Amino acid sequence: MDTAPSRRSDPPHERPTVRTLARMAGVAVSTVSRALKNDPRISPDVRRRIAELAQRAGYMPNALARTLSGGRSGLIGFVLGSMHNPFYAEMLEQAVAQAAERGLRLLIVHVGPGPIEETTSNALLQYQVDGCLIASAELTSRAADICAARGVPVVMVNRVARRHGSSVSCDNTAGGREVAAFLLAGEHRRFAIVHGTVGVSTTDDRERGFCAGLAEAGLHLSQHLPGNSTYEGGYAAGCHIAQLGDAEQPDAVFALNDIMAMGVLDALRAAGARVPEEVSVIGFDNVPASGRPGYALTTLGQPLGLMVRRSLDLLTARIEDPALPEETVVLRGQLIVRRSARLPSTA
Amino acid sequence: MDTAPSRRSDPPHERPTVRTLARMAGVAVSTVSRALKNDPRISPDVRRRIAELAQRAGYMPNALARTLSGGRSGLIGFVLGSMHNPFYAEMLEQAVAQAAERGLRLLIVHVGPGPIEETTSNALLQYQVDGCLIASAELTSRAADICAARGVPVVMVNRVARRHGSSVSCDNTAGGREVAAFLLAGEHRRFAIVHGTVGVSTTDDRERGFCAGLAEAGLHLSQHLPGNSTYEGGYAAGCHIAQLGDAEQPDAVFALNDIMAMGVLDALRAAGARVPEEVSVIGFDNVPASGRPGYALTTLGQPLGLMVRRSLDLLTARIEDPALPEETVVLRGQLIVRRSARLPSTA
DNA sequence: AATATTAGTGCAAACGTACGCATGATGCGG
DNA sequence: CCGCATCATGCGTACGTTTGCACTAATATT
Repeated sequence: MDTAPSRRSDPPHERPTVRTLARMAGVAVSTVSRALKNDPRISPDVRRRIAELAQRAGYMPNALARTLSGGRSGLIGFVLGSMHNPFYAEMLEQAVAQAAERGLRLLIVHVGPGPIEETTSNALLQYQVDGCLIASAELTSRAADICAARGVPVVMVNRVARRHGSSVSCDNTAGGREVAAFLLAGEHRRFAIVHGTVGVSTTDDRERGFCAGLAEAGLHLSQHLPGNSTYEGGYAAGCHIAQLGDAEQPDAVFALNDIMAMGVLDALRAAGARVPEEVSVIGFDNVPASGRPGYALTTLGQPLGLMVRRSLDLLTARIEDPALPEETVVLRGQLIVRRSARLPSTA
Repeated sequence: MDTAPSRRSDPPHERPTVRTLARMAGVAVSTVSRALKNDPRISPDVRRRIAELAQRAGYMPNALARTLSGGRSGLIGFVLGSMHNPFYAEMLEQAVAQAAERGLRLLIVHVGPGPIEETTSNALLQYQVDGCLIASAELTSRAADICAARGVPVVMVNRVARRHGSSVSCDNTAGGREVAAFLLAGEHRRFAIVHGTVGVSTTDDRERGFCAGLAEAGLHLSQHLPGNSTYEGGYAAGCHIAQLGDAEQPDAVFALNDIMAMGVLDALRAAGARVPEEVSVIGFDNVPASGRPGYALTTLGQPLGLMVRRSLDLLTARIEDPALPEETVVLRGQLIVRRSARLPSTA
């Protein structure tokens, strides 16, 4: 009646559980459970004894069982855009590190371009994530809908919530406007925009701010090209620009994110255009690669680390108290001046 | 006695469980459970009725509870190197997509440079991962040790297992040798190597193969620089090379991975060196950015998609049958010839 | 017609943890 | 010396699912 018949093959290591420890210590499981979380009700020596025992046996609590019992999983679902955009790659690194600081783990649900599949989004719910971070530019409102319907807090990063969820983003409109102001000060007069994914608030706002800035100076866009938020898209746009006739040739190109800006730059240079003497290129994001001497991209930098921090703040707050209203945080970006755009004359 | 007193606040959505469905359908929970997985023992009409009910109620099985009962979590722990190296970024994207195809989710445990923290590696065990994929070049043997001690299958990707675990990698030695052969055929005579992280099998093997290739031709390395597996490290190495005297100046630089090679290239060009006329640069990995016109890097490409596939094959096989012996898979890389290295004379 | 088989379903235990409540053992004031 | 508060610990149940076994009723077999 005492012979626990170890269900399966024994070869590896039957993981010790609270029950195991309880048997070893000759106490009840509840005592072990409490002792391990330093419940003051358990006498100090029993606590110490059990702690040592746990240490020696290599006991690890089963987070999944704990969830079942306690309600919180400590898991955050993460939906991410294409890793070919270094902005998202770095966001991932930040998110993992900062989540770990708070004792949270990231369950990565989707990465890459393209919409999120049904089975994938279901995983979000099946694994009882406490909350969800959505940082894909693509049409992921579906994932947000699913979470919202189930009462899972959602925070959108770098993208304003269309329907549900809080969001954290850079002030894209102001950023676009600042880019416009900088280019106008540099006496540029003919402007092209290389657009990312249409219908996404992030890039739409950047364009809107930019155009508003131009409009205030009585100017407007002379070219508007698709860039698909990829390097290749940017390159294609750059090629197109390079072969425009003199009449249409812009003297400044605003690519709505850095990865496209790099493509534009490479294409223009490959076509023999001198940057920034003949044409200025300016991006958005300030990904690490923009700072490389080969690119030296002038760009509007997003405060990525802070954005991730605020996102987690919002998320944990709404996990604590689901009744909290949704919240929108907008952070100011900062223009990073490098050498891909002509500078304002130092008057 | 029948009034389920909905434990918490009701406002959001009390998620339906098998129990809920059972009550609604007027059957036992076991019937629901079986019906939902199309157990042929349940009569077709009951099955259909329950399926509809589940659909209507928006039922989602609790994967965590299932784990507790069934043993498998469907979770794979993932330890990853720095996302500043696009090689790892792309590996992540591949891994997520391919894992999803197999119904597995990635619990991302660590990303970035630096060793893995204790609390982090514990998460690996607490969340009952079925297996673990380790793709960090850093000193993560600790994570491997922990898993091995607990009987969690481990597969190392792009890195040969030192002690435990299976591994999948490119044939780095052969790759290094092939690079040497290519450069020798291009009549290069003075060779520099930019090394990554020392003590990591991956880069060590590349260097060994390269040197062996040189040795067969009676040649040897003339420079050996640290590159730290970062762009910045490569850039620094490139600067150093550029300012060497003529006597020491290499005519070929082999950077042990692409991210460093890009740094070397940018540094050499910034210093006015003509690539590949004066000096050839060759990398390893074939990350997407290497193909950009601005770099046009000749490199030894790793079959990344296949590496991830084999890794998951190995992992799932050992999850099925833990008694399986550890296995090492070595895949052949392929030289991608672009324009950063002088070509062999077309004799 | 009696029994063996099968289909369809329910019961209950198990997984590992947490926690409310009950219990036993002390200490102390009256 | 008894009753009462306090402390330390145990018991039992809950969380949501799976699964072995038992059970009933209908069908097939002899």
